[in-house]
Amino acid sequence: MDLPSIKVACSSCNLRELCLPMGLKADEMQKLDAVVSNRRRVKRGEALFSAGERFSSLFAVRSGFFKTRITTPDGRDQVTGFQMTGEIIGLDGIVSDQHTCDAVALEDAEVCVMPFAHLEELSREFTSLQHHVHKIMSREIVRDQGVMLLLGSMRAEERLAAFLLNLVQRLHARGFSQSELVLRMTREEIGSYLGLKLETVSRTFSKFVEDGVIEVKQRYVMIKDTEALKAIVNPPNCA
Amino acid sequence: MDLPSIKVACSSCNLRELCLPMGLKADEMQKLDAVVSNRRRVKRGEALFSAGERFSSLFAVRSGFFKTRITTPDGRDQVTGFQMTGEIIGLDGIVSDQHTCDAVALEDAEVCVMPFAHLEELSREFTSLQHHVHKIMSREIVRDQGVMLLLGSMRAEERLAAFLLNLVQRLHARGFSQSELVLRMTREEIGSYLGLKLETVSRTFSKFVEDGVIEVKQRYVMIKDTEALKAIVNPPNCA
DNA sequence: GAGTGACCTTGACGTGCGTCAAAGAATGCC
DNA sequence: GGCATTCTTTGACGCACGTCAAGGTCACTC
Repeated sequence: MDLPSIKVACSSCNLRELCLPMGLKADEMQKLDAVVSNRRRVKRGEALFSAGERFSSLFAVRSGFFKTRITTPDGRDQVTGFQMTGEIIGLDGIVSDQHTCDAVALEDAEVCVMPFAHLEELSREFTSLQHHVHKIMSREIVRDQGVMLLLGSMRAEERLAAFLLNLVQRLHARGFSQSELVLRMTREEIGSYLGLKLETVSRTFSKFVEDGVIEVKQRYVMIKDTEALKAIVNPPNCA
Repeated sequence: MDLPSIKVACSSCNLRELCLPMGLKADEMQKLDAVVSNRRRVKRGEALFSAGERFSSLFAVRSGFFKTRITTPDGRDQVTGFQMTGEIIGLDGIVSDQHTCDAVALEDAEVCVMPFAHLEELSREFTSLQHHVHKIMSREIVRDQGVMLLLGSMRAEERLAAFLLNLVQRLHARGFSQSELVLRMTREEIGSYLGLKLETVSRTFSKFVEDGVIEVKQRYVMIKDTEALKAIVNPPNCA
């Protein structure tokens, strides 16, 4: 569902310090308003785009929560990331002009549509925008390599602890609590992201509760001992 | 060791169809020659750059073979990729102006140094170069997500089969055999990349040899049955 | 050509996580 | 409000891969 009628403006968006326009000057931001052509609503469970579809735009999450996932021919799939407000989705599509993953809304969401050709044009004009686009792509590369580390060399408890710390840190940057969060994804989706089965995710949550590190009530999680979680991710004894 | 004296020119480089200048017009390529300021030799075992060092340039592998790896405070490390001729190293450094991984030469190597500020400048001039830089970064993102799939949901045999197929495919694109290769990395490095221990890598090689899928003599590998390897990666029965 | 060190292979055994199964809790639908 | 569906938890058990250990091969050095 497209919403071309809604007036869209980065320059007056309360997410501008998190999102693409981060660090742009006022006049540059106004030019960016022209790139962000419109918004699009995506209902919970619906795909913003799917693998194989033609790539034309990047999307900035304005509200809601997404997962991206890739699927193999034989039906296995892997969640490659969770995206929240202000984060950019669709970078995977640039290389081959078509998307290689699915982006699915985990709750009703709204995104700003940024036609990539337009963005490239404008970033030839503004050094600052150009540089920012490069940084966003580089950040994604660094993030992905962090996930490789997690998947390649951490045990279940370490993975889940790192996941929770990452989520809460990103939420905190958006003005939410440092110690409480509501998961927008199922245990199975967490497991897919972390390379674990849902039962292992569930058991590991239970283990953390037993140890008094967190409290869990379904999707609600309260972190009671952040330092303990950090210690689980980075065992302090082997330094 | 810098080699400013060597005359460097993308426009006369025999790798230009694999490397950054891919798809540029002749006059554009000549301008790119000015960006590729010089070359640098890296001896086997030495680092091209290390995590924490200031980022200033991307590097194109001209000869030799690299691995990139990240290291945690507690000493674990994860190989995040292997780079061969024509591939670009250093994209991780853009986001925070410093490198987040180490790039180590697995054999004596030579790279073209491309100061990133210069590259950004030129890609404001040429749409084609700009777009190509975006594609290179996007390709890295897609590659990383493929590794996530591998690490998150494949078993040891599937991982190693996928790894071998990927290597041989990239080598083939560089004019080498589709069925023979010489590994430039140890079993341990393969294991780190694939999220396995070196013994498991060794055992899995042995298994493939028993099954008649490959022949192995130390670092030399001959693929006797490519289809079998593909079938291992994508089990055909669950389609 | 003997010695040294890095790398690789193989075996025996242990364990962390997957698999299978069942039941409980929450949510949505009519 | 009751039923269906989806999600979660927990237990019992099995297996793929990790761990530990010993020995083999190769390349380099003196």
